[in-house]
Amino acid sequence: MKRNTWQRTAVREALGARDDFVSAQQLHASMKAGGSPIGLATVYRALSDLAEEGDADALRAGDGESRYRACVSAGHHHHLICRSCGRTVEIQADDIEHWAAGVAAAHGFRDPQHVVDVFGTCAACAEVDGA
Amino acid sequence: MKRNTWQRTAVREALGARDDFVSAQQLHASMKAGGSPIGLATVYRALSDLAEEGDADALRAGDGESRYRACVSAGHHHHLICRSCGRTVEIQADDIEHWAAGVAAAHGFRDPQHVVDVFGTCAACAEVDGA
DNA sequence: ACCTTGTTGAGAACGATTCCCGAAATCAGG
DNA sequence: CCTGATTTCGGGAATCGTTCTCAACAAGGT
Ligand SMILES: [Zn+2]
Ligand SMILES: [Zn+2]
Ligand SMILES: [Zn+2]
Ligand SMILES: [Zn+2]
Repeated sequence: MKRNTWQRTAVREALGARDDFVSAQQLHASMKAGGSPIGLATVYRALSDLAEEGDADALRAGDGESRYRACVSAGHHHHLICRSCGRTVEIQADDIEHWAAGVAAAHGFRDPQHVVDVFGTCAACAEVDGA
Repeated sequence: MKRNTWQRTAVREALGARDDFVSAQQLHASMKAGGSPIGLATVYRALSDLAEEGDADALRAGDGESRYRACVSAGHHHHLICRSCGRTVEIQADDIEHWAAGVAAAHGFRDPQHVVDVFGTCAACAEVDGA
């Protein structure tokens, strides 16, 4: 049975307080900085639980580090992420879902899953760079 | 200037001899097994060069390991990958390209890139599981 | 052949994540 | 409110993929 500990709640809240993707280590550091005595391993466990339950989005960045973000919209969706500041927009596109399912089916693949992420430089960051 | 060493050629050929995604370590092991004295670091370097030049596809799996595959079709494309045996189908879908570009533009994001991969269990593997 | 300079490779270093395991906490049941 | 069974915690060690270091080496131009 799954128990409710203040640690899990704390991670959930700490993650919810941010609106961009953070790594487990970053989150742990900021929680510690805020006075919480929570352990790093626990943050890892809580985050992977949240991701499994669909309450958080997981994202594997190019540097081999997993980043997490509290889910804003319910249900399946994708992300448009600023590669510079991490600002994130949630995207829902049924076309993509159908396309992915269709591609899998067309080649006889079962239980299709898909990874769809769009990266770019957001307007704010583009301005800073250009300035 | 970029030099041509037998090591780079060997990696290119070893990768081309396979038709699924392999990790740097797997490729290194199989090259060693085949009698090559090539070093692990060199395989890593060669693979990341190949990926940069667009001669190989790179893919970050869920376990945090990078896998590579010789590019069959030229130009930009995506993959449909069997999560069990690694069998891979290259996919080209202009719809997706347009959609990704459109999503980025609609939110003011510049220099869009995207990650689009579809995973599933191929017919052969589904049969084995079911049997 | 000779020199310049990019490349190699063994092992050390690194960094993110997971494992270990004794201690502490949760919660159902009494 | 106790109690006991069982889960979770957490600090540090272990793991594991990848990158770095640096002395020896080799590709190519002249
Ligand atoms: Zn930005
Ligand atoms: Zn989707
Ligand atoms: Zn398969
Ligand atoms: Zn594409």
